[in-house]
Amino acid sequence: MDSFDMKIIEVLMDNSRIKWADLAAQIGLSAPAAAERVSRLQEQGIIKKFGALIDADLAGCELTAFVAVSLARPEHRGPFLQLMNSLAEIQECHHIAGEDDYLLKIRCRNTKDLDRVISHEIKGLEGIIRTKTTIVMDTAKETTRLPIHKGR
Amino acid sequence: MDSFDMKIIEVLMDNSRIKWADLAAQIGLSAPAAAERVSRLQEQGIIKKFGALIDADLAGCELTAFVAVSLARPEHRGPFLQLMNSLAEIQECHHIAGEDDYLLKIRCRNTKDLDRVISHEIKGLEGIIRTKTTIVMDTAKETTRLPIHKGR
DNA sequence: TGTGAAATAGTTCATTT
DNA sequence: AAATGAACTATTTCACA
Repeated sequence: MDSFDMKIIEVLMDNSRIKWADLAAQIGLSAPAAAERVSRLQEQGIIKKFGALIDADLAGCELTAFVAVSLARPEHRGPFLQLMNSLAEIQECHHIAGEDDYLLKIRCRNTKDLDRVISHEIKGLEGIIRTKTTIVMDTAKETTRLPIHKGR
Repeated sequence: MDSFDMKIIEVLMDNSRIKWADLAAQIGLSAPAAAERVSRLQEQGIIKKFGALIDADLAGCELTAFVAVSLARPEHRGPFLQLMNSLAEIQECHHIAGEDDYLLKIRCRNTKDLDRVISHEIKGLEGIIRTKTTIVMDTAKETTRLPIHKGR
């Protein structure tokens, strides 16, 4: 990943529908050269996908919560992760260091909906020792941008 | 937001570089009609932006952490939020209910880099009572998809 | 709001440097 | 690896429903 690729990523993180000619002009390359670099970045997996970022509130997801989960034993992980992947409300699932095992980011309609996800879906599984829920009252910043480094 | 808009959002969340003609075919509309609906969704703020999703690890951000922050008094919020917005490493900043005031999602290069952000940048501010850091060891799921409801 | 056709604009590919 | 230009596609605009 050279400095052209870094510039391409910078631009595409903010505007993935840009025309190749315009992207090329911004980075100082011809359109075909820019287009080829973008496909290469996709093949390498550096660009995972191009997606629309939707306003959660306006799309009817007015509640955001973080839920820490503790599992009884390692063999409960498989079914737990399978459930996480199947639930649309689970936006993120991180295996964490510390007191608890997993930290989830959940987006749903309202508190009743959150109760369904936590009390029925998640706690319905075997091996869930406890959950600790943190309600988000306001989101001051939320971005998919990353500080891009030289990579590998 | 009618059912055409919901389908459009569904498709665009996964592939924002789709040709309008192909999007139109998927939802059963003509290309100009689809393109017009997309601009309307952007004007309404439902589509916030089109962006590339970058693999954090491959882009050199190998460390993810969640940091809970407590502020001494409400007047410390302004400078704190200003700092959050200025730091590229802060991907998310949520005002939360409970023991702490804010929950941050931080993406950076390594533990040394995290130390710089927390110990120097954040704790360098006045009014920071304490921070509690949770290191992410593995991310099992991370998506920008949302369960789309009827909206408003 | 939607459609279809014409005009405009962008992308891709073969070739050259 | 990248630029160029021609052939091929896609998008946008506009008249009309």
